[in-house]
Amino acid sequence: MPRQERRQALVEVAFRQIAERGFEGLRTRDVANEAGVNIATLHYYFPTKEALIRGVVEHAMQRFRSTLEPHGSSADQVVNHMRAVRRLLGKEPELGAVMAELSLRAARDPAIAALLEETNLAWHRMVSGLLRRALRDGHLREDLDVEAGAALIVATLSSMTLPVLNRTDRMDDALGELRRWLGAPLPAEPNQSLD
Amino acid sequence: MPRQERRQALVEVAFRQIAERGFEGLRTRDVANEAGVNIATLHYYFPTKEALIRGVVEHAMQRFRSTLEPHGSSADQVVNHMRAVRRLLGKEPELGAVMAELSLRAARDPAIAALLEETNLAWHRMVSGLLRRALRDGHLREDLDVEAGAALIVATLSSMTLPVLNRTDRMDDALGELRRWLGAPLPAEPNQSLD
Amino acid sequence: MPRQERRQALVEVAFRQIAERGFEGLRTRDVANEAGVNIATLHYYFPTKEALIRGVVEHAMQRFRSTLEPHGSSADQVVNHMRAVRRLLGKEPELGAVMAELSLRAARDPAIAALLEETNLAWHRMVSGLLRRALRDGHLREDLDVEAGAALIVATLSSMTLPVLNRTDRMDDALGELRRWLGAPLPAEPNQSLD
Amino acid sequence: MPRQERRQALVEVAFRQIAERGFEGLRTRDVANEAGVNIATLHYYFPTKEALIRGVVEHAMQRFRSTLEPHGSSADQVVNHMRAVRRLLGKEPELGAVMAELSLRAARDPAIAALLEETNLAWHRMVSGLLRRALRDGHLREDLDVEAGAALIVATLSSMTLPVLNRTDRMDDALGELRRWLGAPLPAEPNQSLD
DNA sequence: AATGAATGAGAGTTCATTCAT
DNA sequence: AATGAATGAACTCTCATTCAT
Repeated sequence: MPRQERRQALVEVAFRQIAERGFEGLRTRDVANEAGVNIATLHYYFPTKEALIRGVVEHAMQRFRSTLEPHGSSADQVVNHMRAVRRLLGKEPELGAVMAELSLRAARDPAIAALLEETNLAWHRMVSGLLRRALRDGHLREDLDVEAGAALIVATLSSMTLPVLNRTDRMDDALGELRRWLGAPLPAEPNQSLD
Repeated sequence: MPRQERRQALVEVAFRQIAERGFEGLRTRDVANEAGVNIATLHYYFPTKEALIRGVVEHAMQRFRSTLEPHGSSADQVVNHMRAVRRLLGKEPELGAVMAELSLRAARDPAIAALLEETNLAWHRMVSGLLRRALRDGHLREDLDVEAGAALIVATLSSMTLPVLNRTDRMDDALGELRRWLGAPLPAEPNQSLD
Repeated sequence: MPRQERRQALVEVAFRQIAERGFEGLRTRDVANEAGVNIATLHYYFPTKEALIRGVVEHAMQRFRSTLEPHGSSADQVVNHMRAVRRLLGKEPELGAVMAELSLRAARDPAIAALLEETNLAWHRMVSGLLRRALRDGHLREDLDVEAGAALIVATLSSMTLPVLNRTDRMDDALGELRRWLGAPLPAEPNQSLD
Repeated sequence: MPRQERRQALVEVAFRQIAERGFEGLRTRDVANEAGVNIATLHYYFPTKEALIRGVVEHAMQRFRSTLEPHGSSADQVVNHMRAVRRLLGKEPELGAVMAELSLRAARDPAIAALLEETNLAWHRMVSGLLRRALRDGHLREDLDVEAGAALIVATLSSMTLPVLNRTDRMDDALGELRRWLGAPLPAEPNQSLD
């Protein structure tokens, strides 16, 4: 199998394992088995377990960033974004689980911390950009503090990565309230779960 | 040393270890050493590692619940509560780290899930109770959805347990915005970080 | 089994393994098996393989040094010493093999180099001391260079640790010639192999 | 690259690796890398690691034998030979290291033992030949035992292959004493280190 | 109540070797 | 003639757990 394909396959298996069992339960042998290769083959592609984990981190970051692109009119983009992230985390809870695992690991691993902060900063900037534009176009409450609002949105959305602590059903209420607080209109394509 | 005291000492060491290194890095031997006893002694008090972890869970839950008691007038209680939790997580980041670790582990461990859900439910009820009373007393925006507001507050506060993903500095802005959105007054004892 | 006894037992097994198979063939599992304990038990006494090897080095040094004590009158001590070392290496070829292995390893391991040099220096000093006394007492050729003679004796004896390269049968001739060169008398207890 | 050249290149790399790290540290992959070829290519030329080692043994034997040719008058040949070997081992310690490694391995590998014994025998014969001729020509002490003398010379010289155990500085003294013992004159080209 | 000694199971990693291309 | 990919077997080391004392 071509080099990049096999690497990718191994990373995806490891990603899923972390989502299911946490870093605590990540075993290189299991990853190799599930990918259908010998453990020595895994080490042929990733010299150490840490190298494999770095691969997973990059994979997760890229997967998350790819959902950050805004859609719709400036009036709808903010709500569309909240909706998109909520959908993503609802449909692919693995991604949320891995992001939360990485967040915890970041406290002990500066390399992960750096990557995570970078991603997080990009996210925050994107959201505050959306808020600023919508505010300028008169779609939001006039007295809104853009930075604080972005922080609130990012915090609320990222809290969804913690299972149990924040159940999805309640989160829909919270996001609806958040929308109302923004003074934002319901987007064209209605979505009950946001209101 | 009396039985309960020794148990408590072991649990506290384990609690700290989890905060520092995650479940991933929890070693019974390290716990025993740091508590100044033999590994076999640890197993005398906690037959298995899981038993020790259950002890930690109970310890964490109790430690968290003890900060939930409301203070001040009905007008201030909501903001005081947000402030109290933010302070707690700022001053004792260990507790937040352990809560997040437990939250992730809950996805694989029904026993932890149950305990966590119970605590979370209690928290949510407490916050919605505060909101309801403050609303009745005319301290909040009249059109506030109590349940949704409570969910939003709990989500925002609990997102602070994820290091890096949500930096404390930004969170202060977010909490200030949250307060303004509630239409709540600043409590008597002023606190810049909440506005 | 008491701590020191078990440590000693493990070291002795490792010593024998090195003699038989070289460092190349030293396996912690084999050492543990032959000592009748689990591999984890070996690591209970010696945290790493290197620690075990250090134990072997000390054991070998001590075992060698214990044969360095001189015996007999000043006239006989030199020849008695050569005879004693030759006998030791003939009877316990393991010790010679391990010494040679250590000598090679010393080129890569400063810790071993230091220990070996120390032992070697002690040996050289002892031999030159014997030569000096015998010379003073008129038992040797008058024009003997004590230091050079000691170096020659030590070199010849230590060459016996290299199997094949120097077969024992030829070495007896060489040692006999060495004795004659020294002008030393045959010791009371006659020994054909030295003359 | 021509077949024989590539084989030779691989053998030389392996030779150097053994000198530097011992058999203990010989890795076919490292040899291949340092020779600039793929590991599979190495196995194309040497089907097994053992085959490569046999190549190294032959290489070492040949390299050593090529220094055995006597030079100078019959009076000087013995001392010239000692000098030549001492120089060789001083200038190319690799060769000594590999010879010692092989000597130890010979105890476990009959094939190596045979080759080494053959070389050793040739060496011994050559030295005793030199001694016999010099004795006949009246250049040496008349009562010299030729065989024993040869054994002593070979032993002393070969002890130089053991690093640390016999430091080169002391060996010069020993060789000088050896020369005096033989009653041999200093060769025309004076060399302080031998006297 | 407490411990030193011991272990089974399994972790990550290494390495000589093979094979299709 | 040469290689990238793959592997089985084995290696050192770790860890929760047990047990006699």
